[in-house]
Amino acid sequence: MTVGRNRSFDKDNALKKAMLVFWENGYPGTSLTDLTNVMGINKSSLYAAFGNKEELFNQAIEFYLNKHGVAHLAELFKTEQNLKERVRNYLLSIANMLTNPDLPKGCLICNSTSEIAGHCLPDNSAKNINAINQQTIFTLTNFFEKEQQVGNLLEDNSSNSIANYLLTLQFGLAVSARNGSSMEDLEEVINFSIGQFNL
Amino acid sequence: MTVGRNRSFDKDNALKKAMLVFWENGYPGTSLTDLTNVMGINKSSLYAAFGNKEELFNQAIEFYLNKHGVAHLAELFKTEQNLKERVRNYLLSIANMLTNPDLPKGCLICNSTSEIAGHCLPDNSAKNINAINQQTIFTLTNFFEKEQQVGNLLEDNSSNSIANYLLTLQFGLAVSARNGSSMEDLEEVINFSIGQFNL
DNA sequence: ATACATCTGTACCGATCGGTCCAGATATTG
DNA sequence: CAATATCTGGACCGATCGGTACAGATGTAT
Repeated sequence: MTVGRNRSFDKDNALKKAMLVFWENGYPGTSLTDLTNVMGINKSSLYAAFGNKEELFNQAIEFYLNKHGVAHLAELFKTEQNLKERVRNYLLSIANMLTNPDLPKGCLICNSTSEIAGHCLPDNSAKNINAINQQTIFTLTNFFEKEQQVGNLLEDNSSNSIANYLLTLQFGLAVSARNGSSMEDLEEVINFSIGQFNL
Repeated sequence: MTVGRNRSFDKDNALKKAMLVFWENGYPGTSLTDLTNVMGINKSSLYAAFGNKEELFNQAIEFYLNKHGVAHLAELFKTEQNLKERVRNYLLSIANMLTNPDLPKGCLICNSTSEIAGHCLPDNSAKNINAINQQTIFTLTNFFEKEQQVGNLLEDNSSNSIANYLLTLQFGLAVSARNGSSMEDLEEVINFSIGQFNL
């Protein structure tokens, strides 16, 4: 153990609180005062622990991904169900998160994607967000390619097209949730979308 | 004509410029300095002509709707084509706007919808945006109800579900464009979506 | 020509922005 | 204990925020 006083606040919990504010208000809409208020620490502690606003934001994005982003993918790999059902459950899992009453509405990545253009986000953060979206496309494309090889997907479907379609739908669901749509509303949209799926 | 000096700048053109900045940078990401710089006028003139930042934003939204928002709906009423083709053209018209190289990427209404939560947008502006989205749902629902009455739509389709689905898709396309998708990318997504449509 | 309304640029307002600095409190190690 | 490393709160920084006040230029109608 190193010599000296230990940090007296829970860094992970403070990061979570910061993530929630960014999620709710966006990057330019969140001030350091907002952050220190909700994190329950002062500016000096914030800078010592997290660097600056930009680095804190990047860490908040990372936290969001791990806590609220990657889990939904598991639904795609529950091979005891057919592909259509797995895709539906994947989207339903996302929709549940988007409308969770204990969390801000919508999706932090989607909100941040809208903020990329112009000079709203720091360059590094913008690149970070772009890379995350690209990674999602990559993962989904790979997934559907393998499903196609196993014969779960009609030959005339392009894996990449489906992946792009799904990410677009996710974005749309996120903004709809932001606009006040309930879980039931989103479920209806998902069922309509999946019902038409020709997998 | 009233007595006194006339306005020496083109108010409509200045409003257009303001709209473009809000579109690009969002409400909290746009400062009065950004606005006066691009509008080519000083603060006094801005306040005299448009009120304040919030009122200017509301007028910019109005301008955007008239100039870039309502035209797409016309595609739905070109009755010489079948319903599926009209819906496709409606979405393609939107996608063209979302990726127009002469305009900011994405959609001002969609961006603003993401900014509603939290205290990012003034209350009046937020209500305004919500009302616009509701109006879109209303228009689309009415449209599909009439198409259903004419027999262009299967009975088991809910007009409201399709309307909600389409708005969600529009949001998704807008964020995708913001994320750097090209017209070709969006066209692929639209074709995938429409191709599965069971109208 | 005169009166007047509106425009224009600038200086200025208090508040807040992100960020830094430092003195002192606090806790840990040896 | 003493030495040390880190935390804590508050004061402070220059810059910018949205917004206002005002003096003077400009142009219109009579």
